[in-house]
Amino acid sequence: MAKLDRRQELLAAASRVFATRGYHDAKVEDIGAAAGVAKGTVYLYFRDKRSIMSELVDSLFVRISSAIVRFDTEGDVAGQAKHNIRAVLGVVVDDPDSMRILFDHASGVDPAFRAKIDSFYAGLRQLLTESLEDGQREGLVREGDARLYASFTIGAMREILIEAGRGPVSSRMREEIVEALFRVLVHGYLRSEVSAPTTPPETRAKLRPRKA
Amino acid sequence: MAKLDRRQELLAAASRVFATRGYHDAKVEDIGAAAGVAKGTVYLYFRDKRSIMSELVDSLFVRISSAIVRFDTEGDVAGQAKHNIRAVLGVVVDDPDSMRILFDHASGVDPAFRAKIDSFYAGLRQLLTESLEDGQREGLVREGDARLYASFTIGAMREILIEAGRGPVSSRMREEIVEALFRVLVHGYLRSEVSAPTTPPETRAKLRPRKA
Amino acid sequence: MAKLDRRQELLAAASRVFATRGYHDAKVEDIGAAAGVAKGTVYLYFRDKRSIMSELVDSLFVRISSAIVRFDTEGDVAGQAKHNIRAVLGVVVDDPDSMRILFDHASGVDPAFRAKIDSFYAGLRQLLTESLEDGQREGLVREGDARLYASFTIGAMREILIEAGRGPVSSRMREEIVEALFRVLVHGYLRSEVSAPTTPPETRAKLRPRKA
Amino acid sequence: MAKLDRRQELLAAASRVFATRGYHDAKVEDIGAAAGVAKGTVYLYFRDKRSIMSELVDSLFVRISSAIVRFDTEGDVAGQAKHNIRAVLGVVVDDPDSMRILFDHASGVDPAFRAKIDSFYAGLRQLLTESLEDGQREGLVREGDARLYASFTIGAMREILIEAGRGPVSSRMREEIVEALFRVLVHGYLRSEVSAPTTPPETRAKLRPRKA
DNA sequence: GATGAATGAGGTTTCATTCAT
DNA sequence: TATGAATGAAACCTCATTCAT
Repeated sequence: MAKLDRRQELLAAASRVFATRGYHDAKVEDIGAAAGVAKGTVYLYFRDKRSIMSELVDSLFVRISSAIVRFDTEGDVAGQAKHNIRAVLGVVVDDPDSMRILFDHASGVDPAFRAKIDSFYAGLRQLLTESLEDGQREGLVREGDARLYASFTIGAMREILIEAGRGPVSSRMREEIVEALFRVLVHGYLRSEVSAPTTPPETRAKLRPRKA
Repeated sequence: MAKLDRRQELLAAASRVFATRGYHDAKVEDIGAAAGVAKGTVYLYFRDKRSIMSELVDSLFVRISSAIVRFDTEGDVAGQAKHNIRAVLGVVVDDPDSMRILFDHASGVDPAFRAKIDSFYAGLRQLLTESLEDGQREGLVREGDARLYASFTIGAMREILIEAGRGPVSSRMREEIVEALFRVLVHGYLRSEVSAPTTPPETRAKLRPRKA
Repeated sequence: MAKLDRRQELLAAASRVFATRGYHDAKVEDIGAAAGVAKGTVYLYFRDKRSIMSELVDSLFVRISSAIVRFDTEGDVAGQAKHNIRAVLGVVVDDPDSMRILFDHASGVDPAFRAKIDSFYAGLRQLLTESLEDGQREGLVREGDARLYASFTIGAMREILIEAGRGPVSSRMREEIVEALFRVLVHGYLRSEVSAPTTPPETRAKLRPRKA
Repeated sequence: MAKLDRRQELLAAASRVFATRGYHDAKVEDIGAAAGVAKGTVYLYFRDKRSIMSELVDSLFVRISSAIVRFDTEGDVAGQAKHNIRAVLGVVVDDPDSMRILFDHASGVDPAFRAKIDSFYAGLRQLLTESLEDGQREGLVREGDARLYASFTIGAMREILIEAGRGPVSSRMREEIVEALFRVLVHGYLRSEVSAPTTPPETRAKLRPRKA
């Protein structure tokens, strides 16, 4: 088999195995087996286990970065926003395994543990989904997929909490975060008129791809 | 020292060590040392290493769940929403270590690796923040902390992508996700009138604390 | 068992195993087994396999260095020379295993190989011994243990050859070595009057132990 | 390329690589590379790695053995002695790599370790050289290259110690060794009149080359 | 013949867990 | 209770050797 093909096969296999088992639980032998070769062969293509993971992460970063297009206010901004969402979503759908390596809750721990953590999130989502469905019946929450709204909210909070958890949080900062998050839930942050741009065509710049 | 105190001390120590080093990199001896006892002593209070982590996760779940209050449409809904956001945020601020165990990107892998993955997210956030700041100058993005908007968006997408990545995604589903996410970014999902509810009192549910 | 005792035991065991099997062929598990403990225990006392060897070499160097006494021309020089020979010999006899690690022909290779190399030396010694015995019968070689003379000569040549082999050897250097070695075989290099020194006492230095 | 030439080239390459890296540290691939061929090719000429080394040792043994000439009491004995010394020295000078394989201190261990052991010997030699130079100033040691005397003595002792270390050494044996070694250092073992033989020609044996 | 991809036995090292003191 | 010495399973990685091309 051609050297580069084998390398790609190994990366694909590794991505599968890392996603399934987590980094630590994935044995180099498993990766080899998933690609149909012996342990030693893996080391003909990669310096060590870590460098395989490293390469997967780098590659994913490149794919996401290059999928994203910087906004051009002249063009159809709503379309561009959707394009970007769609593009990033596409990367995942095309390669869910790599994605999970980076995005999963608790990507490093072993399967039994991930189950526990996943159930933590599932519980949270269930709880919030029900709440939102109640809200929809009451007319307090917009129509739409409540489950999606829940994921959305949990993810947003999670990311913000990670950031918040890194350093000390004054009570003033805390209140600002609360207000900001609330406002987003109520109004979003993209202006509605964005979806129907009125700027004269001749002033618009060209759509340009993101520089890597 | 009283048995329960020592147990709590060990949990606190473990939380610190897990947050700093990640689950795998945290040695049982480190946990003991952080609590000022020897390795063997840890096993007098916990069956094994995993059960320490397990307990930390459970405890965090309980604390978050009980911080959240189900909506009561009778009351000040906006206030309740903010209360919940504030409550969850409070859990983190009070115990950032436990939080990081559950919420960090790549919680299980070793420090060198976390750095890499963190930089992945940092890169993403930087990219998006700049974009949003551009948008603010153009009047396309609402005033406010662009960095926060970025974290918010990344988190939301991350969570949704995790969900999407679990199974096959038809192109129809994909487009629905794109539309829904976009709509949320533009309008939020809480109705603006939520903050001043007008629904008749008799249809409102009672405020009840979350069952654990 | 006391920690230091175990450490000494492990060093002794390692010395035995290294001497028997050679450095590479000696498995850490063998060393443990020779000391009656498991593999892992070895690592409680030494960072790694190499540091065990390193410590053995250092210790031997110290023992030999401190056994040697610098000459003092005041005293009985012959006695001092013999003392030093005796002292170094004593170190070996006391700890033949450590000694072999440093002194053996081909100390690193595996047993089968050492057998071959040893037979090389044995062949050489046999050859020379017979020659010298012939010489004794002819009156060309002094009375005494011919086998010892042979070992003596082979060792001397080996050491000199190692030195010579390190760099380029001009034909002039070569001839000097030949002459010098020959002269030593004929006259030795210690003056015979050494054994009964006559130098005036006031010019003699003090006997001082070797500095480590 | 002719089969035998390639074989010779490989032996030469192996000798270089073994001498530089030591037996264990020398990879078969290195040997191939040093000869300008691929790893697999080495196995077309040699059964395995060990047999390459084995052949080098055998070849060296043959070369040394055949360089040596048995003494003939009729001839110029001093000249013959020098001839033999010169011959063995010549083998080394012609092929220092092979020589080092057999003669080096600690030939099997890795480079870092050899450095340590070499410094052990260097230390010993330095110590002894200085001592002998002192002796020369005092008139106790014959004129000449003190460094050479030192190498000579260390080598001689080393060889004798190896022998001694193989079995138990009674205190009687020990004293005999001390006396013998001392005597050699003082008088050498070749009779001085050897250099000017007076035995009647008719009693002399024929000069015959050593049988391999 | 020549190559170099593939193999997998085998070695070093780590560390969760046990248990005698 | 507390300790920490001891254990040994398990994982990473190397490299001599094979063999299809």
